[in-house]
Amino acid sequence: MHRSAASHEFPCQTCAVRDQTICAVLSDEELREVSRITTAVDVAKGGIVFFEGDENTYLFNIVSGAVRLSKLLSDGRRQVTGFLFPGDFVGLSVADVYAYTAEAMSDASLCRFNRASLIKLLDRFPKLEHRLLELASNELVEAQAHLLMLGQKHVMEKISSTLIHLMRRIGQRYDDAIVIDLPMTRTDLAEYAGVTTESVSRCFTRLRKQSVIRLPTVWSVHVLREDELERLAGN
Amino acid sequence: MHRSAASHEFPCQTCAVRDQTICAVLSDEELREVSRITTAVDVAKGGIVFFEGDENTYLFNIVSGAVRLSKLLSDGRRQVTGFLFPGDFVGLSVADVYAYTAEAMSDASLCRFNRASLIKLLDRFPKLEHRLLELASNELVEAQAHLLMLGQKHVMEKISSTLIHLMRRIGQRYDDAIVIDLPMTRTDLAEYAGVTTESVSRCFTRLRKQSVIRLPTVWSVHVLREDELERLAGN
DNA sequence: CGCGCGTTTGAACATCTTCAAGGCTCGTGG
DNA sequence: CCACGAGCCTTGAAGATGTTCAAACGCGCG
Repeated sequence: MHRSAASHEFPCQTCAVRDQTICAVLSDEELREVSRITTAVDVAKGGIVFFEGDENTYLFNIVSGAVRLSKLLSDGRRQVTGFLFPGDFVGLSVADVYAYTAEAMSDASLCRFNRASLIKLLDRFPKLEHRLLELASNELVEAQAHLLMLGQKHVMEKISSTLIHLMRRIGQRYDDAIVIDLPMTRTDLAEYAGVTTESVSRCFTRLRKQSVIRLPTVWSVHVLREDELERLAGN
Repeated sequence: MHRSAASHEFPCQTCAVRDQTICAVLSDEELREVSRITTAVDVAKGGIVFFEGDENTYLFNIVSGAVRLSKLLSDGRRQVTGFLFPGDFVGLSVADVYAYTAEAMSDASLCRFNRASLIKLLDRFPKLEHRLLELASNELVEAQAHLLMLGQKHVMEKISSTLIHLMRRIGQRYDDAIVIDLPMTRTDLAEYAGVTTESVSRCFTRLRKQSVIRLPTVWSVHVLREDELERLAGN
């Protein structure tokens, strides 16, 4: 887990997500170089990381906190395309503008990469480009599962699927339940699942009454029957 | 457009999509090497290229014809995640199984790459890996637009968006209209847009009655008023 | 020419949304 | 420390959009 400072100190050495995301494939020596093009950035809850359409000058690693990705329609309808957590990487694009908006759902600390500099580094570190391709491929697989959910599933299946997704990513296993601490509102969940907030609420209530989940507080979901949730998710 | 055989002949030289897809970034010399790991494959209309869950041993370039990508739910509901046309590349995945099924909507000829061999080539041709990342990024942007459509748009907006998408990809501009020759059924379109075939039909009829499109045959859409279609698509 | 598949159209129906109101929670300020 | 207010969540009832079910049509192919 922890690495002792070999020679000179550099910021990435103490990074909490050092062994995840794109940096995982780099040696200490290489990481030292990458650290030169990064800046630590803090974003307060509700703050904007970048807007859809903004010039793509930075890429980000989530170090702590949670980030919401979304796309807007002109009349205000919003689709949340993804929830990001520590270790996730965001901003990858071949176009020179961001294709979606990124906002902090909780206070978050990010590691900001200069895009032009990172692209230059790719020539010298093919491993890094390989890693980016890996990440993009994984995102693609996730996006396709999301498409299936949005296009074909019923409300209850959507909410169950969404809970399973969050459970896998940020759920903490306890004796009797898997605990999900939600950093997002019901509206965020609704916009991720392509339903209304009221529908999210009603599904949560139904799941609670069926003892599939517990809701100690509004921001905490305890999954009691994973198998049943899985069944309700369709697939 | 055409290249004369410089020295020894090799299959890729006469490839119709030589200047597109992943091969576009390769020199003649490099292309010659790549050609060693490829095989020409023909798939008849309705035939399977690969199944979701199959071991991912090949990647494909569409040379001619049209291919449908889709994911299935256990009860048979299907989400079409994409339509592929000449020049498109398919099969990219970091996992060792395909995440979706690929089927030919018309007689198609494909260029098949051995995955393991291609991955080996990436080390020697970083340009190729860069190109793959570029393709994956573009697919990601497309997927996100698709998510927005499936999650937030109304039926008419979905169908209009789908038509615009097809128009941009395979539409042919004439004096008075942009002609789309549809290789897919109404069901395919429905499963792409996350609606029923009946809804597709009703939207087509409404668009026709409003003179936004013409339907000379069931398989041909003439877009008469691009701006109006754009407006109906939402965004 | 006739059969079959895919498409179109209509009418009934269901799911999910919309609209409305009330409640809970948390943060703020007295 | 408690009271108050704003924002978010929940719940109910009415309503609308899109689906389901059913039937007829039309085009292409044998």
